[in-house]
Formats: sequence, C-alpha cells, structure tokens
Amino acid sequence: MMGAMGRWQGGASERLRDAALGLFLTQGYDGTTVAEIAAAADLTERTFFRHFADKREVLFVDGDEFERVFLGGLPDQADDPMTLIVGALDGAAGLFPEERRPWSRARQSVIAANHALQERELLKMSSLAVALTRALTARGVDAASAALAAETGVTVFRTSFALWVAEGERRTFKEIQNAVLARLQALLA
Amino acid sequence: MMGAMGRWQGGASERLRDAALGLFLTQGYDGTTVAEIAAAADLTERTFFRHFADKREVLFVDGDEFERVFLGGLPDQADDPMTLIVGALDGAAGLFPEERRPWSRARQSVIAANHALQERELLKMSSLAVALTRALTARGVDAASAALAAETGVTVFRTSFALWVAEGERRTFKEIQNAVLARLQALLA
DNA sequence: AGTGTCATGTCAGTTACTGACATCACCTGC
DNA sequence: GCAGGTGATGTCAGTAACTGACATGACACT
Repeated sequence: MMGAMGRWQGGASERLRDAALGLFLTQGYDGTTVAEIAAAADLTERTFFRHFADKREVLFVDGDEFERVFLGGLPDQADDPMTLIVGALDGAAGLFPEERRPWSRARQSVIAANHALQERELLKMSSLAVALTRALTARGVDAASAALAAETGVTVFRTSFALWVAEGERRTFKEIQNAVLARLQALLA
Repeated sequence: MMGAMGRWQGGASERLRDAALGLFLTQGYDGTTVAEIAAAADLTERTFFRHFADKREVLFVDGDEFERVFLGGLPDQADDPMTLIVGALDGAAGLFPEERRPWSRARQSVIAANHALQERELLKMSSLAVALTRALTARGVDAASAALAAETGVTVFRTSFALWVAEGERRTFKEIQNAVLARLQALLA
C-alpha cells in the first residue's frame, strides 16, 4: 500500500515536474530553489537531482521523446535531402495538437523569461540538428548538405513553434509549418 | 607607475581571458576553478566576476564586437531579404582572417568539449539572429521573412565557421562561406 | 595636502550540484 | 512467514559558482 508519507508515493518525476512548472509560473525560475520544488513534491533536494541532471532539465525531459518522434518521421529514402527533412517535419507536427497549446504556452513563457533556460532549449535543438544530420548521412546524403538541410529543418521547426505559441495565433501547427517552409523556399528562390 | 603587486597592473580583463583560455586548454573547463583563473591573472575571484558575468562569459566577450560588425555589414537597403543577409555575411567574413584561425581552433576545441559552453555559444548565435531580424524589419522586411532570413544567415555562418576551424581545412573563411551559401540555395531550389 | 573616484580586496552568505552511506518498503526464494 | 536482496529515498558533508556589503589603496584633480 502506498502510504501518505512522501516516500514511495510513486510518480516522483511527474510530481517534481508539475511542482516545478507551477512554482516557476508564480515565482519565476530564479526565484524558485530546488529545495522548494522538492518540498512541494514531498521529496528532498537530493532526490530531485536523482531524477533530473540539473535544475533546468526538469522542463526538458520530454525532449527525448520529441527527438525520437522527429527522427522517426524521416522517410527511409528519398532523392533529395529536403524531401527527407520535410517528412520529419510532418511527423513532428503530430506532437503539437491543439490541446497541448496552452501547456506549451505556459512552458514557453517560463523559458522566454530566463536566459539559462533559453540556452538549454537551444542546446536541445542543436542536438536534434546533429541527430538529423547523422540520419541524413546514413541515408546517403553528403556531410555538408546533410548538416545544412538539418539545420534548416530545425530553423523551420523553431520558427513555426514560435508562431504557434504566439498570442492570438489560431492556425494549427501543421498549417503554420507548411507556410513557413513555403516562405523559406520563396526567400531562397 | 604600475607596480608589480597585482593590483593596478592594468589590463585585468585581458589577463583573465588569457589565463582562462590557457588553463581550459590544459586542464579542461570543468577542471578549472574561477579562483585558479583569478590567481593566474594575479587577481581575486571576486574581481573575475566584476569583469565577466559568469565563468563561461570569459570565452565570449568578443561576441559583442562580433555582433556589431555583423550588423554593420548589412546594406542600407535592398530589394530582397537574402541580399541583405549576404551583405552581412560578407562583412562578417572580415572578422576571420587566416592569422586568427589557430586561436579560433584552440577556443573552439575548448567549447566543443563542454556542454555548458556550447549552450552559451548557441545563445550568442540566437541573440545575433534576433538582432538581425530587427535590423531586417527596420529595412522594411516583413516579420516572418525577416526571422527566417536571419536564422538562415546564422545557419550559414555557423556551418561555415565549423568548416573553417576543421582539421586540415585550407580555404579562406570567405571561400567557404560562399560555397555553403551556394549549396544551400541548391538544396532549396 | 586634501578629496573624490574607481578598481580591487575581503568576507560572509546562498544555492546548485555531488559522493558516501544509511534507511526502508517491497519482492523473492525458501 | 521470514531472511535477504533490490531500488528508491533520506541524511549529511563538501565543493564551487555567484552575490552583496564594506574596506582599502592608487590615481587624478585641485
């Protein structure tokens, strides 16, 4: 039986994540200590650091699944690199359904308010670009084109995501992403 | 007269920067404490933090001048956004003459070995993209195209820089950048 | 000489993060 | 049932990044 004592309540990671986002929203990231988050989740600071590599990471654990889905959307093969990238972008769009938009907005508002969190987000994007580059070269794309196509794909994704969570935006993620891609092709035509 | 006592030797920032890069190269970033850097520069830890906002920043102070030059290369006006971006890229190429390549390689080897430093570098690039976006909109480019063109420009720069500091690379920065840009245009044609 | 200014030194404190070891619920074999 | 193993958690001590408050000392100006 699960007691009410804090230890062994189960779902420690989720409790920590929820407590953290809640506190960040009300007190700000810098104004919240890890000890506070842990206490709010009925755990200790040490346990927090067993679940997350550092304080920032509590907002980025979903990143692993994100990268997996993104890569999973890559077609097995295609004639040109950008066709591969567009396939991955289409797959990623599935990760951002309408019902997730409010949560994404909340999370993004916290990140936008803090440099350290922006850095972490950029690192995740960069790591995604690296993984994409590897996947492209594995499909026969030369290294330079692969890196460029991957970076460009990430740029399209980031730009689209920023628009999607922007105040007042109504279009779906997929619609936005298609529009962004079309505009980029027009720019470089 | 400048005594030899450590205080008031002048050039504190530069001494700290040199000491830091030297120690990072031999002991690694994590293996070097701020106290060590300060001692090597004949200063105290507290003084280090008066010159640099944090430990990472000691490797990134040039970033401000970099951003300034990059923006300074922007033509006053042009018909399409990418022409503006290409102008800025040409200006930036002047910041990386051959004699700077060894130093850039050393610095980059330190950054490549450490996640925290990569994060900071990505933040600088992101901040450059934001500044570029602003400059483009100020020249009449619509917001979405400006953001996309700016991000793309930064991608071209980053890709080019990575090639330039790569082992065995002989081409000049400008040559590499032109090649990267041409390849990107081919990709999206 | 007197005075102000500015970079630096000194010191105490907070917080992120880590290693070592103890504890306690649960499960497993018997 | 009960002895022992396992894994998540707690406890504690320590390091290092970073900050605020205040002292100090060289220099410039008068």
